[in-house]
Amino acid sequence: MSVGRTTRERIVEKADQLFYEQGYEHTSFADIASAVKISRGNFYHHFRTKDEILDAVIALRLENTQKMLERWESEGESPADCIRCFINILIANRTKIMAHGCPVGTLCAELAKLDHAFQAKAGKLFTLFRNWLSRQFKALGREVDADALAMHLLARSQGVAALANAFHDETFIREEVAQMDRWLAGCVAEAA
Amino acid sequence: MSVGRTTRERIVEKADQLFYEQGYEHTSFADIASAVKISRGNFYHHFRTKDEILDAVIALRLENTQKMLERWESEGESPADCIRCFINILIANRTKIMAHGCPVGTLCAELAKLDHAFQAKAGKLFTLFRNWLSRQFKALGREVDADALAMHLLARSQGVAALANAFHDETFIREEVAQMDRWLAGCVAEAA
DNA sequence: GACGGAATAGGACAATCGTCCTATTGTGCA
DNA sequence: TGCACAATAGGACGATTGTCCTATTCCGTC
Repeated sequence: MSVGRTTRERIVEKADQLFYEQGYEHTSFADIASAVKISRGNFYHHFRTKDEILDAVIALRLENTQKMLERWESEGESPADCIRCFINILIANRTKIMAHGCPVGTLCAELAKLDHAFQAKAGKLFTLFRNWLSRQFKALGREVDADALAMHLLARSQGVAALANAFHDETFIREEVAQMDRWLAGCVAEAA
Repeated sequence: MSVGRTTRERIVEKADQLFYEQGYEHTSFADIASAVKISRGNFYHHFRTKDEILDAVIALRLENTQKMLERWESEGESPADCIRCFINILIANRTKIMAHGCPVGTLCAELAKLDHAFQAKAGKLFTLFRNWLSRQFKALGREVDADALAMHLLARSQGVAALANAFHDETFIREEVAQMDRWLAGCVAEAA
């Protein structure tokens, strides 16, 4: 895993991982360089400031998220299936979520604390999910309140990730996911 | 505001505020000392390590939270009223939440990233809310699933805080709060 | 009024931070 | 082969970090 082709790609992938596990500010140039097994001088050749790495990491996450959403859409047979894919990432990534929270939510929260210029860029990760979910709910027949439903589901999963991280409770995740599935079924029924 | 009696109290209050606004790691000894208008030497006389300040801040938050919950319980006429008080902090603190997120959630998330020894201590803040909410739901007649309902509501409010912070959207907060109120009414009806 | 400890101030410490510079090596193109 | 440039290494920089030390001031108690 994480054996990118170019050195630059390997840096971004490691930075992505470390930013997720340790946070942006708590991860230093030295941390990333030693993880990629290159010198700091070499590192500086690829990224001149820490903001540049953050920018590349956010871009990578946007790209990967976009791909994931497209995959869900091509695999899922119905809009409801697609939404279920979203709900299920809580279970698929439960171990990492319990250890480090949601990658999107924790990054946005940290950048907000730092009052960082890239808050908006990181926020686009949320927007990606939001618009995609909104599209699914529209396809489901909920044109009027699609965006509200998308935001609601997004918030639910954020909350579950936050508490799962704080309590390290896998059962709680599964219960809430089951509840979200029932909620979704209710949405489908209402639309029909 | 924040004009504590002793110097130690003033330090803890300012640290509490700065940890919330800027995050724990991003707040330095110098930040707090200059905010309290004392020298770093004096600061060190009261707190020898950063962990000691964090410990005091968490203790202060636990104390204030406990008081707030007791106040809600004495003011609210019914368990449902008490739970509504909890839901309404999202609106009462909306400005700060949109700027810095939930004080409890963001602290726990940050300490998880740092793999900090006080993760469990900060988690007690969540436990305080959890047990209190659980008690309210029990008093409401939901003995069996009281804890699950408490966790569910806690997660909902965490998710709303996270997204409100990311999107700086006050309307979203109000919509979700209204929705939680309806959900609570449904809980009450189910119990009867 | 004298004394002792708390409170305060200011500076020093090593370590680490992000950043930058220079020197060397590797590599594709003329 | 020779040359230009990317890639890499290693060190140096000023600033900031948490921590610690010493000197001075304040204040309650004998």
